[in-house]
Amino acid sequence: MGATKTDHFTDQQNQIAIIAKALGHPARIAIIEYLLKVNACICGDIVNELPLAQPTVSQHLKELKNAGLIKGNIEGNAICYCIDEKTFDVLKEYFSKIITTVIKQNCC
Amino acid sequence: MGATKTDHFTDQQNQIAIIAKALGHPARIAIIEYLLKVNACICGDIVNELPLAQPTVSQHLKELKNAGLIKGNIEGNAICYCIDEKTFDVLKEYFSKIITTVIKQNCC
DNA sequence: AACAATAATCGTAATATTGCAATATTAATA
DNA sequence: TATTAATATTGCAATATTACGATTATTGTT
Repeated sequence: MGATKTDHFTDQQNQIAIIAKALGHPARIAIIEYLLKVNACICGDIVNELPLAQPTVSQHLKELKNAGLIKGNIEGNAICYCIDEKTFDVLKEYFSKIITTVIKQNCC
Repeated sequence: MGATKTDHFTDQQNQIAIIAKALGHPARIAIIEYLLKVNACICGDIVNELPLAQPTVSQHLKELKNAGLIKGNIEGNAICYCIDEKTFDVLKEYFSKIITTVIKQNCC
């Protein structure tokens, strides 16, 4: 026990869950917001912006990248991270559909 | 170590993370989709729809409720669960803002 | 009141996540 | 080629999550 029963659910359900899970940590939300704030993708100082050690930040970046929420391009000895809006759009569309369906059924 | 450093982030960052985390499990996505499918909130047979035991489902429902994603009304000896679209809307608006900001900055 | 049905809670085992120190890797520069 | 800077990986301790059997409310029905 203890492990998520991934096999029992559909691919789409698992995909949405993976993306949502990646956003389910304040440090990763903070990273996303910082990438937005700098208003460009010439990054490399994310570590200095967060109250976490470098390996921890690196791990969070890895998870955001695995979920497809950010892209990372190598720029010399630094790495340029930026937001991949396609994946955010998947979530946005998914939630939009939920909201309109709920409003239609008009219950409770 | 091990525990999330909640204090170091803003309330909004934590709030978004809590909601996203609650959706970060395929069983909870499946519950949401089932609540949509039945097209009404006279539920109580969610357990039969999922490949999980009753206490496990009950726990997932509790987490969705804590995050504000569903509401639960007592209806006799059953409980009527339904989606709380307000919380979904918070997420949708948050992601919409991210997407438009990224498109504006037009990087990578 | 006894019984059945429904869902929550408790306790616990298995597994996953978080965070960091230490170390490794990679690439620019002196 | 050493040195430096930036990021990744490894290993591990602390904590959280997932899942479920057993049990406990709670409410409706007989």
